[in-house]
Amino acid sequence: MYRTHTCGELRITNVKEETTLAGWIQTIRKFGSITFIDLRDRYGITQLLFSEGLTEDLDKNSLGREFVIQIKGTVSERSNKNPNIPTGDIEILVSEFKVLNKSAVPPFTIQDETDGGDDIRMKYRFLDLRRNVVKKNIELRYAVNRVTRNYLHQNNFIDIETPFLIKSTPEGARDFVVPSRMNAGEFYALPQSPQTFKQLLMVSGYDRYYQIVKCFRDEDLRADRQPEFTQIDCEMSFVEQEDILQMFEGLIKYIFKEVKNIDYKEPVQRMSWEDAMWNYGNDKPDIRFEMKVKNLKSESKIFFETLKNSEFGVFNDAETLVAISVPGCSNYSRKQTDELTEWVKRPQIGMRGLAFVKCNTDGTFKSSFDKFFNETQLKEFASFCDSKKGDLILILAGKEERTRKAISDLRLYMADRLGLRKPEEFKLLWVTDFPLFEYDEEGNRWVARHHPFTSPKPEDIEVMINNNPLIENAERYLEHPYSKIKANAYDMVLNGNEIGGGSIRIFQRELQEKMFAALGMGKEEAQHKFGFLLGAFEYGAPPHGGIAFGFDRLCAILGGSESIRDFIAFPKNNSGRDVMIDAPSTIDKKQLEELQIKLDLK
RNA sequence: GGAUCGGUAGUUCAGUUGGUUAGAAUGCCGCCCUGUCACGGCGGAGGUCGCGGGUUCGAGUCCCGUCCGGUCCGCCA
Repeated sequence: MYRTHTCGELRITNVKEETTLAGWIQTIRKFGSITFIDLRDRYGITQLLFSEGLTEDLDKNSLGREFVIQIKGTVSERSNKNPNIPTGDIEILVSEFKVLNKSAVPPFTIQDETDGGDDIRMKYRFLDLRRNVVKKNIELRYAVNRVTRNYLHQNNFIDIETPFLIKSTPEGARDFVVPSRMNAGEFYALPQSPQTFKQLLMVSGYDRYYQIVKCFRDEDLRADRQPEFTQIDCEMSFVEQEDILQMFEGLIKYIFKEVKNIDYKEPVQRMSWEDAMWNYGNDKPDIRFEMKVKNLKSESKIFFETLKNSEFGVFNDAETLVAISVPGCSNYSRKQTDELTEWVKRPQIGMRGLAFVKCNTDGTFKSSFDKFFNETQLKEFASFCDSKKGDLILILAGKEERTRKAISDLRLYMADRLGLRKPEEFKLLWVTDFPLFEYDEEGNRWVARHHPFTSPKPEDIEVMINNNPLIENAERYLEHPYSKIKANAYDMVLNGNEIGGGSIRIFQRELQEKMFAALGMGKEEAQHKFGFLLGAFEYGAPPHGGIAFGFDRLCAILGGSESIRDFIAFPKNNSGRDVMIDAPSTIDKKQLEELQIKLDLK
């Protein structure tokens, strides 16, 4: 037997017991004739005491950090206790030890506060995973996985595996492709999601399906995006949108309770996509704090008159004029407002400048455009923005889409500066009523905002069927009836992150065909790509809908981290490489020959 | 595809206006130490300054190219 206990379990109540432990050497502290060793395994750290004759044996073996050893000894009470670790009251008086394996000197220290940078830790990820902080993340991930399965199982969902080698359908994200040796010249694609399979399962009558499943997208990466990632993928039959929202806010609340011991009692807020865009400039607002966006150029407001009468070209000529009222920042210095101006002028934000109004605590106002507005007008300005004394109003002007995004980024940036995005606070939100279509100006066609299986709102079905998708004047696509169609689609947002999204699906062949046609897919093309689904819809497809959660991201947020890499045992880097195993890599000539593939590298 | 920051000892970093033998911390090695737990003390080894080219009497430092990594924009139905 290699061990009778783990390194995390012995306590003061075990004193005088004989024990055998095995693990890794964390540190060695020598004091002449006695030596302390911290022995580590997955469960914790136990201090070993080598005394008298054994110390010489230690020297002979020239033990070092990360050696794997096995020891026998007696649990004894420490004379100096360590309150910082659970086993801190005891130590093992070692009677014999054995080196199970040596270790090279690790390239970085395996401690909570490591001295290693990201690069070296990723290269030696198997060592990084020994660190407590990383281990905690991996354990958290397992906990989320486990309770998710519990909840879904309790609610009659069953886990059904779907294939990884499927058909490429270049809609949306780029596919990863896999060449087929037995069918030379043909390729499989790895699934971007099991979407069509789970819908087929609904047709088959498995009315509650789930899978915690890998998905693959060959797109550029970010800190929160990996080429292969995991989704909690779910689908239900005989449901309306409300049934799904209830079921899955239940899931997230259950995860909060079981994993974080958070009682999320209040119902999850709902917000339409339009309200989200209008009030937060964003379809995934962080609602842990207010600081709503004010749209200064909405024609119905009295304030618009004030603007029209001013001489301030920046305001008058702007397509969109938006403001946020930042609490407690009216005392910002010139240096600080300049800093904010520089921030919005960065290429990532791309604004030409930043205007502001300081709502001083003494009731006076000071703005960056005093030349054009008098004190009374500024007061009106402030009252329109619902600003209080002490607020700093930040104003951006420009093209609609870019300005919306900029004010939304600025809102988050200011909240970060003011510490309003508290990591320990969790606020959920459903965003609903997304537009069904988006207009792709480059491709000059409609694209599905969610995906092409999403059902329009019942009241919009007529609009979709009775109107030709063709657009005569591409610049005026907003006037086309299609841009008004709303989808039965919903996103779940947690602290400003989209953690899940789904929709009620189309389940009639005719409507699905109309959808494909609207997306510019000819009848033959639709048949070629999705014939199996259209065919299935003819054999009694039930009404159905579903949702998919980004599992890695959910874990990262629950763990209080921005980066999902910390929650994946073996992640890839920014350029899609696994620096540990050095993948991707070239393959043998023989392999290429078997596949009948010739490379033509540029 | 683009922007931006970085690459100097095993590791994390500093390195002034271009000027002597490139430093610190930590890790590593050796010696000392019976109560440490970030142990302590003394001593030591350790460098192709990512790579290639250029400017210069002289380059870690300036310029050009390139490779690698981080972050972001585009992209991600």
